[in-house]
Amino acid sequence: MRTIPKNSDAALRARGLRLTGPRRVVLEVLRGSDAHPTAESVHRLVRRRLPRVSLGTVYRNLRLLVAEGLAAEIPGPHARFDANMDAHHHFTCVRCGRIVDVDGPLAEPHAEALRVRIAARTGLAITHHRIEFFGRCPQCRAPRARLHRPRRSP
Amino acid sequence: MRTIPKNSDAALRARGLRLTGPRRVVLEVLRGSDAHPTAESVHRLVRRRLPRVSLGTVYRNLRLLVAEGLAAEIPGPHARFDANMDAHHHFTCVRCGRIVDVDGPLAEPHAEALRVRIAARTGLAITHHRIEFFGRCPQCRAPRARLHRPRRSP
DNA sequence: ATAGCTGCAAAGTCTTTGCATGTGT
DNA sequence: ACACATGCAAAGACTTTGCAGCTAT
Repeated sequence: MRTIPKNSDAALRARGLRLTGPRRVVLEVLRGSDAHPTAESVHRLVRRRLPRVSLGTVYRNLRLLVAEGLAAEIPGPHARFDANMDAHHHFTCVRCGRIVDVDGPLAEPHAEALRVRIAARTGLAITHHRIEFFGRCPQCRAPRARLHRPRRSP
Repeated sequence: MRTIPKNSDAALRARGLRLTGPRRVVLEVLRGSDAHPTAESVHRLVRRRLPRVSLGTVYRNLRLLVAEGLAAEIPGPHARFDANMDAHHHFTCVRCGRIVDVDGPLAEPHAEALRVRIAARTGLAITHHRIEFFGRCPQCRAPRARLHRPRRSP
């Protein structure tokens, strides 16, 4: 679950960004979701509040937020976006496609040891890493899992 | 580095796939490279041997090889392909974009412990995971690194 | 002979961009 | 005011697909 949406206005202003309606709502929508939405999904949600916002503008703002360090992009065939900037990893359900967060601190001890070991053995200068876990989410493991419809865009 | 290209014909025949020129060469090219080439890159290499092969055919065969378990796809904005089916991870140089293999066994002990821990704490049923390391490759860390031209498609 | 492949080109999907208009500061 | 943002639609980049002809078995 996600905490109370912070004041996005301040976050934007603090970076000298203009505070336009579409931009503020894009950030608020992203902050209000922990479903790692696609651009299209963000667009849908933004439009509930500002019906005239275009998909192009959503893309422009998402990219801008990523560039400013206010959001992260989860790479893939369809990019997904994430306003959770705390160190964390992702678990993807191979059945329904849902992505859930895995706390960074939970993984950190092992990940750190792993990094050190790889660096020592290979000579590569590792600055960071990304870990993705795959499997089935609790809902899809449940007995009545057939009722849980697969989906692509949260 | 990669070992001697195995007999691709056998691998294909064993699955009941037809052994066409383009298909065989696509697999051989992939097996002969450890540079995680893009589809376009594979196409370029295939054309050195069979100049009339189309990009569409390369895509079709790459997808088929992936579906048959003879190759893996590295997800991203531009898909990359890999005929190395041994368990392993990838290190991506953030400067030149090169992707180098990190032996699976090297990481396995830590990765396994990590998986167990996450599974225990979250209740997620983890079947597999992917770890990507980022940093600078030896060439890009070298003093004359400016000479190492960034590139996207190996 | 015939199911499966291929080349070609057209169509799809997701994302970016040019431009005239609108809008925060 | 005026630099920056937006809406719209067109263009881009990558990938898939329809179809008629070709080919491995």
